[in-house]
Amino acid sequence: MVLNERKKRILQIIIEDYISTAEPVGSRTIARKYDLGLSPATIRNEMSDLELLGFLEQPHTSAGRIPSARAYRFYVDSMIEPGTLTENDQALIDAWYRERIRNIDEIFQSTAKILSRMTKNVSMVLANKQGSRFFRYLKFLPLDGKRAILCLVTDDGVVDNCVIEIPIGMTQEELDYLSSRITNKLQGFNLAGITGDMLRDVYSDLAQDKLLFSSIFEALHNIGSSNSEQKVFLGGTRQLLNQPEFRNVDRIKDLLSILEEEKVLKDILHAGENSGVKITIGSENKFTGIQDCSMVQATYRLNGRVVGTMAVLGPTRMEYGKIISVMDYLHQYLSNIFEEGRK
Amino acid sequence: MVLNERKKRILQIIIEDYISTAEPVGSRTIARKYDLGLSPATIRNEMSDLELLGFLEQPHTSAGRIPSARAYRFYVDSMIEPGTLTENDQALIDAWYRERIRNIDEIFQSTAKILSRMTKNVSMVLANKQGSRFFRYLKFLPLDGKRAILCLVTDDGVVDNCVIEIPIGMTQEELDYLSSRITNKLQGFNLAGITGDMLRDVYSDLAQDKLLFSSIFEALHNIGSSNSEQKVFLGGTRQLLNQPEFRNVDRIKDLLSILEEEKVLKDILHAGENSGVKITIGSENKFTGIQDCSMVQATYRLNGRVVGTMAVLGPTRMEYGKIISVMDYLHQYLSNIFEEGRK
DNA sequence: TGTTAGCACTCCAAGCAGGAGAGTGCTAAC
DNA sequence: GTTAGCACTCTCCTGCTTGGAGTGCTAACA
Repeated sequence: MVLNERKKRILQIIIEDYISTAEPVGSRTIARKYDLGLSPATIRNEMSDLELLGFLEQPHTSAGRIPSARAYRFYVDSMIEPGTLTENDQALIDAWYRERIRNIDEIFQSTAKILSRMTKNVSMVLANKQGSRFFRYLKFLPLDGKRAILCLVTDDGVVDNCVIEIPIGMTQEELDYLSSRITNKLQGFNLAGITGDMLRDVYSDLAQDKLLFSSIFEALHNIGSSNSEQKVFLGGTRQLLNQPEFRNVDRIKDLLSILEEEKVLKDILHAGENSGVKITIGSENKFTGIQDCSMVQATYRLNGRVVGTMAVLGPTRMEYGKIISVMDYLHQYLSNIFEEGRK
Repeated sequence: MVLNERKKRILQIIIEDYISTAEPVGSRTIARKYDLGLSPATIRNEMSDLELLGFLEQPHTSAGRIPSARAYRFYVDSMIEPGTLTENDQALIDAWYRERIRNIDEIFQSTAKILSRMTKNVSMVLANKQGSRFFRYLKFLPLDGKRAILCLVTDDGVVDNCVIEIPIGMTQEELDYLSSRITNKLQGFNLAGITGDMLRDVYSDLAQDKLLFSSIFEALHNIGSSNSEQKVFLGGTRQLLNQPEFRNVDRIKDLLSILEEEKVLKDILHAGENSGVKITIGSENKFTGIQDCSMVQATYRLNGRVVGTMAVLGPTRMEYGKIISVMDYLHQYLSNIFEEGRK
């Protein structure tokens, strides 16, 4: 069961060659391309052993061999070195983010995009914003006689705004008074947990003004719910087109139809949320429809709480090493951003 | 050149049959499927005439015939009746928008999505926001010792915000003073046209404080440019997968690579901006890469100014009638939204 | 004169055979 | 333990054949 060094080396060559070419690898090819000092025949013997051990598979007798799920597992567990991103790649990521992060959704969306771009596979980012935002203060900015702008700042320093209707003739002073009352009352509360009763308690005038009350409540509710929900961001679905595994349109459609269902994606991502970096290879995956794919997933946390999960999904023949290092780097990057947001 | 009724009828049948089946239509099929009271031989004669006139083409001798670009043009110009959307479809669109319009970008994005969904083709929406926004006022909201939130309100009632760095120890009073000075100076100006010099003129203290000055200027510049730009929203690129014309992955890739280039899309959309509804069939289109496609495009205006353009792109074999009625309906819907936003 | 039946013709698609190429497994020799 | 040699297998490509679908033409019919 334990592989000697030569077998390991050959297995690694087969895996890496197959990852880059997507063609079954034959003994002759190995002898020619890699200087092992071994004849094809010897390599053949070793390959035969590796097949018996379950590391290699033959699509048909006279094709070369391809790595089995088990081989990838072995490769991932004990053959890839940590690896860091090239400076070039790092610079690319840095620049990418620098241009794009204006609000929290953009951070996730950008992460999904750059992740897929760098790994040449489909990426998914689950933003787990539930319960993450606490009321800090709100202000009303003037707009016109009938409407005002409600600006809500949460403790993570993110600002939301929403146009609300106000009673005609309401003055800015009244609005300012109202905002400080509301702020006093709601400060520190989780946005998602703000109820109509809490708002009604602010002061009796507000509760009686149906229009104002409901437009404020609705605004808070909208802001709260739009941000407290979990959201999945998909990136690079068109990368599928470049993978030989997806030469045929029907396979692409099958996979896309799964990716379209947000609920399924959430389930998939939640399943791997507990471990730090999780690699699922082929049928190790329990979800139907992606069992011939592999997935590399990383969860990021802030103060122990799960903030989000990112994953790369693609054919089992994927560049695990590269993907892991890209994710590592993104992980750091995001942590920094969130830490700063917190301050 | 003028077609008699029978020829017209046969041409229409061929076009509509081909649109729905994507298979060349033969004389026998027509005789069997549609009750014309004519034998295949007669129909054949008519088809032969239609081919001579340039309305039909044969992929090869023993296939049926398919409509030429000219046939589609004729069909579009004189055979499709205006047509209204089914109530079902209308309700679908209404519900779709009701759930989704929270900010201006979402309106465009949602339009692209529903448009592609209902027409089963790729959609493009060009949001032409250039020059549309004028400075109304700005406010600074407190955040922490080193940072504040810049809230900018434009005359269309849209609020943007941005976190800026401020000198340590700057008080809210100072910020308020600053904001009113800036507002006085910049009110009414087009966001895109605000220069560093204008801001420097506000008052000398500001010009001297490099940090504050540059962070405010950068914020204004970001907000201005991010919104004054024209933006293209794409919808339903994956609809391509369902079109038999795109069975082969390489064709999809070719088209997608064009759709990825925002500049090209803008050119394409601008080209049809002047007419109300424009239909471009096959090689009528001047842009390389989409010359075997058709495009239906509609431009929407507000007070004479072009606000945006939407288009559906797909194989020449598309349901022109349906597409036009969907667009009509969306057009009305958007007009209403924008009119209201204006008020 | 318009319509239709009949028939030869064309072309594609599918199925099959044969050869080339790639790769394997086995055996015997080093 | 390693390697050369060789027979074997399987896919892929090519060329060939055949059946089906559709056409165009001609002659007969109303």
